[in-house]
Amino acid sequence: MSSKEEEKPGKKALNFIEEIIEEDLRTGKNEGRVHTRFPPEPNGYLHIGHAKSICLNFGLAEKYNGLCNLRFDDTNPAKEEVEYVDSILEDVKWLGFQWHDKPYYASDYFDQLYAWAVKLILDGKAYVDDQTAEEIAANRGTPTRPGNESPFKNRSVEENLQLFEQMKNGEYKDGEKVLRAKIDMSSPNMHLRDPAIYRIKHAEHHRTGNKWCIYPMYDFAHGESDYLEGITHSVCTLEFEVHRPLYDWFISNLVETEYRPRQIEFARLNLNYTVMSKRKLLTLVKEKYVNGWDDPRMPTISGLRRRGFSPESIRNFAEKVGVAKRDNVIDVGLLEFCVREDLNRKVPRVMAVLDPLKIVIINYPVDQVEYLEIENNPEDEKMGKREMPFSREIYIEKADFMEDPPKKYFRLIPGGEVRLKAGYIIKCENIIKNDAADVTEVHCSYDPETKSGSDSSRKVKGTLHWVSATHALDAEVRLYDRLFLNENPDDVDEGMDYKSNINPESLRMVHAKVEPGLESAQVLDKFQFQRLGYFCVDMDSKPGKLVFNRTVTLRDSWVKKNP
RNA sequence: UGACCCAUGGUGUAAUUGGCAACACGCCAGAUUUUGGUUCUGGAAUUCAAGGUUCAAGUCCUUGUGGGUCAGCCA
Repeated sequence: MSSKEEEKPGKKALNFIEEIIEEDLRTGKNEGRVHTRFPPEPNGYLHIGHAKSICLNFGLAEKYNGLCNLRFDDTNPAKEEVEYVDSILEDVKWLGFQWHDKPYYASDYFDQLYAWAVKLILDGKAYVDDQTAEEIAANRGTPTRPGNESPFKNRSVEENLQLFEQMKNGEYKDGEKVLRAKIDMSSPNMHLRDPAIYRIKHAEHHRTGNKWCIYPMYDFAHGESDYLEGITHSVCTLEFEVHRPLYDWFISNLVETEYRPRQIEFARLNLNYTVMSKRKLLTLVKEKYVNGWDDPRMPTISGLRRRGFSPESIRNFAEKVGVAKRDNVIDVGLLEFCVREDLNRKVPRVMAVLDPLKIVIINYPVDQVEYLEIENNPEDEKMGKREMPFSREIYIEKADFMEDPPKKYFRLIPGGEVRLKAGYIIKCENIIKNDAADVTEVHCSYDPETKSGSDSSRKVKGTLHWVSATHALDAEVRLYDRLFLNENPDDVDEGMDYKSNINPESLRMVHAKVEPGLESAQVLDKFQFQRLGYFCVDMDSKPGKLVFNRTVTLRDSWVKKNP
């Protein structure tokens, strides 16, 4: 080992947010407190991109002995539902994070926010505008041209106060009036051109019911909520970078303390072969391209959970993708690597045949059954052993027999030998075909001297998985593939959209034969189907009617070379 | 002809803050293997461009180029 390596014992590089935090800690900012928050809007299910943000925010709090709030950003009753609140709570918990205290809600601050809006009016920093949404948009100008002042900008404080009160009391219809901050219509930053802070919405809110018919806008609610909760580092995605001056403006004009939460932006996660926007995911659900938010093909946390991903694998993935400010597209291969890595050492191996071909062992006694001992996980001796019934008729994969094999194919071929995992070496003696010349059965002989564990010196190149035909259980297995054909689902021809890129074969169902020990498998139990991949018991599974989802295949250097 | 942000192997992220460009995934080759898995060994592949400062630039300066965000009464 070089001296250089000894100097830095495994010290991991900091990401830019950790650097900011450590600098704040060094200078004694916020009395050394670190308090983050994860602020989802309950208008959809959480996805893997949110998982990155959850891991970041909760991880930062953990690392610096701080706190992390879970706060629902529920300021738009038109889009928000308790179903989403419940799923978010469940997903964050499942990922393994503990929020500080209790779930927080921006809606808990509606009274305070209203009072602050009144304060802005009193200070001459906000006004009620009667213009329509279209007029306001037209007068906002463009990024390269300044906007025009609203004709209502110079109303008196008294009039504004009265109008705002009337808005609150329900005297106007949706869109009739809006409260705007008085900032700068010619600012090069569009967000500073008198942004709306309160709008009228006669809608029932999932928590405040019909108490309010006016609701604060995101910009007015978010930073203030951070302030009220004592957040020190308010981490959000890049598109809010332009909002930061407004975030700071509100707090500066509302309170006089020295304490200020600081907004920091990072690049959101993008994954290839999938979509991540809530709007698109909602469409896939609503238009039935998938079977719900938790469809195992969805990049949602609930979808990944049902697919068989472990929380650890997702947290590890979030760690591996890193945190920075440049746009990125992560290869799903990395996500797949993370599950395999985790499941490889944790889950038991089991035998399942997805596409059965019957093998008759012609020199094996007709009614004999013997129980073969097999390890549950070669990576972990502590996981023990189990017994599997072996008999005269067994199933192997159709793909494990070829009459006319390519070079380097070392599975079963006419006259050839293979080992049955944990069992005997068998030799192909005879092939049975139907009228269509399909192979329907293969007759083999076995060598009783080669039982697994005996010190037979015979070696064969191939080892196959198998199940005893009379003992095997039937199971439905759902084989998933990527939801989209194109690496970038939005890469489409004129007039088409991402839906035209959906992979028609993203779900394939097969009837499999699995080893009898699987009878008692419970929903969400995970296994490695020997030589095939990792599988998970689906929630549709019932005693007597097993259903498995394929989480991911094993790496396969054979198909890679022989596509 | 605006403001702001970003640019390092195929992908993502580092580089002790001006000192030998590395880590992970992927890819290729080999070894091991009763999973064509796992594990192990080796290999190919990187600083957007041009100038400047400096003994020394991925890092600092200038000018370009390319990409992204912003014109909801969404978040």
